[in-house]
Amino acid sequence: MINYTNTLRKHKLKATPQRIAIVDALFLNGHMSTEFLYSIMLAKFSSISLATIYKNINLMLENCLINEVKIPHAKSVYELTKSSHSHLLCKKCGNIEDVAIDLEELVDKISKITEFQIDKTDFILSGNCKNCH
Amino acid sequence: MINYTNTLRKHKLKATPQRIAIVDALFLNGHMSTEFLYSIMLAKFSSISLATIYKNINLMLENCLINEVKIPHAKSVYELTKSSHSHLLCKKCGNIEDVAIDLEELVDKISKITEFQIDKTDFILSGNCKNCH
DNA sequence: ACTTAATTGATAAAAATTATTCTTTATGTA
DNA sequence: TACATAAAGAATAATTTTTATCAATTAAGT
Repeated sequence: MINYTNTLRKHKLKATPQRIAIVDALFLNGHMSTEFLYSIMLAKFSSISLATIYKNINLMLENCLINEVKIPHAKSVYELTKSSHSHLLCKKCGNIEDVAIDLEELVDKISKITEFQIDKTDFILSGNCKNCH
Repeated sequence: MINYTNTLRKHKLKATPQRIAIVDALFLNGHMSTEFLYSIMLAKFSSISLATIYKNINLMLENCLINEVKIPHAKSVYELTKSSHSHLLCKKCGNIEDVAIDLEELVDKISKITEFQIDKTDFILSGNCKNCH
């Protein structure tokens, strides 16, 4: 198992067992809603409080350890912060996949046209995955 | 003023004064949160209920008269449904602009690579607008 | 003008999120 | 290794957001 203690400390977060388990769950599952994360955590810490989940999600967001992905017509999910990527959403089975799309050229062009200094993109492509055609 | 009565009826919605005002407000303002829409509506209908706002937003979403835009680190906003477009978000002043970006070629490519049948995109580009550099 | 189903406002209820308080614990230092 | 302390945890209350209920009103078709 990866050393999440150091991961947490790098992000100025005390390495508690609950937090280590949250990071582990996110690593294993990729994308999770608060609801689902809570159910996962309950299996490991039978008396964990839902407030602990919310507090930690917010702290980890503030410290850029995780990232929120706002899903159309559904609840947000959270993922460990990684290099910039887009998301594929299957509208049938709900599965979410990361996909590397190079948007640099496109963004540069839009930046010039619109006079916006763009430093971040959120790109979600929705449809049906290969299992749900 | 545009004939919102017919617009509403086309979407199978009874044309009440409240609904006509909602559509008008969205047309005039472009993008609005429920909160802001409620404040606008209160000015015209001093006794309008917040439940009426929520119910109508949900109905209009179901009937595809309006569209939800999920803004990173902020509340969702709603806009009248129009042809596919992306959004520019200024992180400083909060302004949201529509921008027409042709994503067809890119989406086709991703579709082939990933074996996803993609039929919709949500693309938000965040940064600083020209007034906020 | 009349009938009827849908909408509204008022309000209660439910769901989601945040705040509070007291106890426990991670971590830096002696 | 033990100690001090600031931070985090659980429990729970409070707040915020959204949805449901219901009686009164109204849009729209006949």
